[in-house]
Amino acid sequence: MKGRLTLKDKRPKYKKIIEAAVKVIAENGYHAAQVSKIAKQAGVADGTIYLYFKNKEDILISLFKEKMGIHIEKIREKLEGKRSASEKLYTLIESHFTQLDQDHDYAIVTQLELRQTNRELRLKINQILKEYLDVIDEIIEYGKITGEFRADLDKRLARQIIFGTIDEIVTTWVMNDQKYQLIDLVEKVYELFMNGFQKRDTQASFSQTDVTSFQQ
Amino acid sequence: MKGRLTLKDKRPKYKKIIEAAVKVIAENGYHAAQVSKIAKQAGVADGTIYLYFKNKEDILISLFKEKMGIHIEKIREKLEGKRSASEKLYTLIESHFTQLDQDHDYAIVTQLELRQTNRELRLKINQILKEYLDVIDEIIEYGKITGEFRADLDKRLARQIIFGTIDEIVTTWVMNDQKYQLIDLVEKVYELFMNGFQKRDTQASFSQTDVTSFQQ
Amino acid sequence: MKGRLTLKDKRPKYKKIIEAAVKVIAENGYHAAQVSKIAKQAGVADGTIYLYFKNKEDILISLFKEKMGIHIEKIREKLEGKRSASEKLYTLIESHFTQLDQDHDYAIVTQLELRQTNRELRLKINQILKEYLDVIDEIIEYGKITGEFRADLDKRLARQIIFGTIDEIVTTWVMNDQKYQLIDLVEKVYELFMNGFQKRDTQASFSQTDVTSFQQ
Amino acid sequence: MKGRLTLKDKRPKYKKIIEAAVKVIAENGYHAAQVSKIAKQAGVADGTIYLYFKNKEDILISLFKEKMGIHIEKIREKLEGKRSASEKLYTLIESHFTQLDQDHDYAIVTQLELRQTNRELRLKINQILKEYLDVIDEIIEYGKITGEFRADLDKRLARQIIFGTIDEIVTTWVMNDQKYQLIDLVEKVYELFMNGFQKRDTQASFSQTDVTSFQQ
DNA sequence: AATGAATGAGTCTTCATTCAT
DNA sequence: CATGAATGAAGACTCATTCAT
Repeated sequence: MKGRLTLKDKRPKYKKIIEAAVKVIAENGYHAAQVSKIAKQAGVADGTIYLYFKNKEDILISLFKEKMGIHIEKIREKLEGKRSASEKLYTLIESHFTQLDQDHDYAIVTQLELRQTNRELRLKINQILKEYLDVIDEIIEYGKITGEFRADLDKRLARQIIFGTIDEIVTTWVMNDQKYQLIDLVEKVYELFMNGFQKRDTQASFSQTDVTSFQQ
Repeated sequence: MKGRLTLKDKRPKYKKIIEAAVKVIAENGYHAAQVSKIAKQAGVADGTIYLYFKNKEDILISLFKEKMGIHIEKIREKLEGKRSASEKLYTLIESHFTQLDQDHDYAIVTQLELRQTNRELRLKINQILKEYLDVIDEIIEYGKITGEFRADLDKRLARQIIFGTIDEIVTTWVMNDQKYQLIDLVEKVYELFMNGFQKRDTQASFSQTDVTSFQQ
Repeated sequence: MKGRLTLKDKRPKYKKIIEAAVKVIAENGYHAAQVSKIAKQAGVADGTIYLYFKNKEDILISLFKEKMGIHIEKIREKLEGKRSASEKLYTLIESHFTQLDQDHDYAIVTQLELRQTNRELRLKINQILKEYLDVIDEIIEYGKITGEFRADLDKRLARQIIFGTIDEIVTTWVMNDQKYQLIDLVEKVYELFMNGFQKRDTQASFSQTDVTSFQQ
Repeated sequence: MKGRLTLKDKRPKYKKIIEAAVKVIAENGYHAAQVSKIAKQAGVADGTIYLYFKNKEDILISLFKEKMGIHIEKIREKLEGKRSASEKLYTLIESHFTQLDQDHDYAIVTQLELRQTNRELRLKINQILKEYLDVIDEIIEYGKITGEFRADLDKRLARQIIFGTIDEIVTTWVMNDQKYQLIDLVEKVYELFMNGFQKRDTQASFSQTDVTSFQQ
């Protein structure tokens, strides 16, 4: 297929540097992750970093943009197949947890290290995050259209509940040295969200079939 | 005498340094908040700082401990007067938002700057935060006892929803330069939480079976 | 065939690189004139520079040697036609000012940027300059032979006055952003030099007393 | 006496750093004169440099300003006692050469290293030099008033001859490793300047004998 | 002859902390 | 208790030069 080239196909050094950065930052923390350490881990010279990235901050931004881009792409693909907002919400939570469950180093970087940066950088990170928050918004909108969610549900607030909660859950998990499986929490989180968002008087139609049908 | 002495009663320099730190960090950001700047703002010599604090990190820890202590004390006082879990939950949200609404500098420090620190410091911050999370836990427990909240409500998850959400809301508010009033959001947030946590005695058609059926 | 080949005749890339260097150095200053910038301006690859020049210093040396060679050649041609030392001196000054008046970029390079180099390079530059100083020396010698200049005129000192003065004049002019015409100064400079160098057959009035009185 | 405190009286570290800088720069060249080397030579910590100087450039500027200030002060004192422009001119040349003769390291710094700097710095250096050029200008003006110098003498040109020449002489001397005594050149230089600047129609009494009589 | 991606050595500056007064 | 001058460790980034193609 001739889509956009992914990290794997082109710019091998770019990819290697990003992967090295994730590892070195996860292991040492952002401030102790010297450029020279990242270069060594990537198997390139210090100067080579600067052929691909403007500066150290740019590595972090690019790393997050790259990973988040892939993450969003995957989620959007999965969401397309789902016909109900509830299924979509379930898929989002599951994808979010799965991705971080599968890449512990990246989880550390995104939950802890990425935040140890100045306000300016945080704003750039937020811009990237915006696209993800849009996906959440779309699910909420969809749920209101299909009638699955209460018509008076505040979109921004619902989004903050969803993102705030799963982010807090992941951070707690990372802080606890990732001792348990994030993926095990999907069901409960989903259920609580649904409880809060659903129409109250019309919950008769949420048939057993509907619910189970989207379970893998 | 009424319990432990507060910031106001003793050690005027200690108090001045903490207040100076909040101001300087809020205005300059954590990394640009040099000890000398804090000393200048507090009207003391650089060296004096070290008579009251072990090191720069200790200022931050103490600042958070001090402020959070007062915050928790206030909340506990208010909560005592409330007889229902729902009232307690409402009071918690209201107190949380009110405190930060009233001290913008501290809001910046706690939501943005305090997080720009290394893992070690974050762990210490979490220990302090623990006491606040305990308050949340107690409300949840209480609600389950009174029957206001579902018996099968996962305490940790509920706490993460509550804290994750209000934290995300405050952060968004700070990032948006605190343009609106946090306090105006209390009602809606409270309702959504209640929606999710409440016993579903009016949820005739959403049978208990339905809900559990798709849990693993 | 007419002597050594000039810049115009052969090695077009060599010529292009030198001209590019003059332009880039004049516009950016010596230290901001990266080899890659010069290569880009010359329309060649970075590596190509090293097929024509040993290193960056060598570009500067070659540039100066090349330009100074042409300058000296022109002056010698003009001087051949002059029969008196005074005419020769006038011609030298005029040529010096004219050349720099006509190539502002080169004037900046030679008066300001070429001097921002280390001692070693300065010695090499002085070696090239030596040939030019020889031309001055020859004029002074000639003037002493024809009797136009005082027999006791110190050759080295006279040369230092001539070169030191015109160099200072050009530097001042460059520093003042070349706002005026150098060529307009030729007459006055020439006259002052002649005043100082000429035989004084009419110097009766400077009494012994005057001279000795201010010696310590 | 309670005049302004000189380098010797106050700020011993400031003075030590400047003297160390002169030595280290003279021995290593400006670009090889690392701040750490200067600090070591001065017997202070690297960071101490920055309590007294804004940055490395500022050391150079301050060094020149300090030394030039002292130099100008001395010259002005000596000039006050002189009643004729010729005496003043003689004194200026003598002072200039004497100062540099007595401090070879400073001579290297001022003639070679101070010039290895970018345009911006050169402009700052020129501002400091301006005060010295003013002294020269005053002598020329004075000579025109007393009638010692030609009324039509161009002030700027005369100043450029004086400064350009003595600067060129000193640079040549430094480049030749200061093998001879600068002070020995004073008489001849003075004589040549006078020759060029004097009124011509009144020079009847300046006999050849007169001129040579005060040469050593 | 020409390219240009890759290399890696080298240094100024900041700022938390100390300690003599 | 209080001061503030002095300390010194630590690292991102540039750019002249090389060499495989």
